[in-house]
Amino acid sequence: MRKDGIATREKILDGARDLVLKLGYSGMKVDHVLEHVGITKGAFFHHFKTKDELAKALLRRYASEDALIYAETRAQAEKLSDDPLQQILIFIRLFEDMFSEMTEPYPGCLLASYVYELQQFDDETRSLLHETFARWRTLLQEKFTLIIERYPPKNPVSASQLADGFTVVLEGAFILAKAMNDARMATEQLRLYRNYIELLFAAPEQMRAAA
Amino acid sequence: MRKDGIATREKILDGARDLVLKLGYSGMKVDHVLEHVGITKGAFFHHFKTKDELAKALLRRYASEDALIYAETRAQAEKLSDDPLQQILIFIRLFEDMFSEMTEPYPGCLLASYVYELQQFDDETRSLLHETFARWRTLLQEKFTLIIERYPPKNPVSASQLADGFTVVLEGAFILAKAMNDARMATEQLRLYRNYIELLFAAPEQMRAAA
DNA sequence: ATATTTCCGGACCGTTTGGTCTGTTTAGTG
DNA sequence: CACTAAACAGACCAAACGGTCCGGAAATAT
Repeated sequence: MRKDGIATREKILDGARDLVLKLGYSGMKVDHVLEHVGITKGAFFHHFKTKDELAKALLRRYASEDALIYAETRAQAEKLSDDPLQQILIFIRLFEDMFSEMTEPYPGCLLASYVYELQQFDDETRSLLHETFARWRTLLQEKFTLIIERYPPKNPVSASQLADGFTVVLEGAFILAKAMNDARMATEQLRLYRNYIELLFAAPEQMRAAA
Repeated sequence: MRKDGIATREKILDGARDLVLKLGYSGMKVDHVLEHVGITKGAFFHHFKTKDELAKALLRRYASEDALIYAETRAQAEKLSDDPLQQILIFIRLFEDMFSEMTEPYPGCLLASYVYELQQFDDETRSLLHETFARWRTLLQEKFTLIIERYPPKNPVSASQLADGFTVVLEGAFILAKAMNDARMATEQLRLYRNYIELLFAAPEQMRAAA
């Protein structure tokens, strides 16, 4: 086995992510990572000065990976329709499809894992969490702003609340999926969320049942 | 200060709950509890053989406390209306009111905290988590079953999914509330969930904007 | 009043844990 | 090939941690 610095660094990050989602950050000990990845202390602390530095790197990596998925899915939705409402509905459905193929519960969201140990982390990490969630909000908020202008909602709602709703449903579904060991939870709850958007903005005349 | 066994035991449980919600279970060290509660190791391990036993006691306590709140709120809703749909809507609104008075984000759900460290716990604790969430589902599922029979939903939905939706929104809102430091998150997202139920079951003619 | 049990303080202990240090191997470079 | 720097292995360490133990104080029973 050849020595490849960036490769082992990636392996550490991947392994640590898996373990954090299973055990929480404090529950994940560095020795666990060493065993899981198949390296030694020397290798680990060569790539990360401290465990907390790994935590930050993990967070940044997850946030950027996730931003990529969001951006790609959004681009895909925008390619399939010019209407902002349809774009959102497609966007949600694409996420449904992502989770529908899974056979076991989604391992969870790293950010949520951090949130429930929030006081463990320093200000930098906390603001990084804040910014990431804020970015997710902004992404969908823009669409919902357009939608609200074009289609009068049946209830008084704000674009930011609807945008947060997506994240809320996802995060909540992840928790219930793990607790109930139900892999379909995320797909089902996203479908309910999509139904809500449909009902909220659909013209009273043309209300039709969704597939 | 007099010696009161059950009182200190309660103080330990209360303090531990606060700390778990801030630091996670693994992040909460027993020394933290000792300092936070103002006792010593002797007192702690007199009431709890191990830290894991505290974890289980904590879980049982939280689950029963929560079951009480659910039952009371449900009873209150049933007192205010005979119609299952109205009962659910009142039920949700009562929860909205509970969180609306808070000035800082709800500290979170202990069960969710456990879920993100699930592999830390033994089978007994895990099944306890499972049962508790299942109980919450059943509670609302009964109502939604009646509602679906009486009012044709505009989309094909199952009672259990709608019931899970409530928990999903709550759990997701707690996470976002902490991450964004927004105390109104839970209230706002519950309102969206209530709007969804209204739109889903409202007769097309009598659809009116909610307050 | 005495005995007994519960409750608790705090020193102590073995293990775990994050992190260090030294030496060795591998990859790149002239 | 010689040299350098990055990439590791693994023994080692100090602090933190969960848990034990025993003495004593406070409540309760007799």
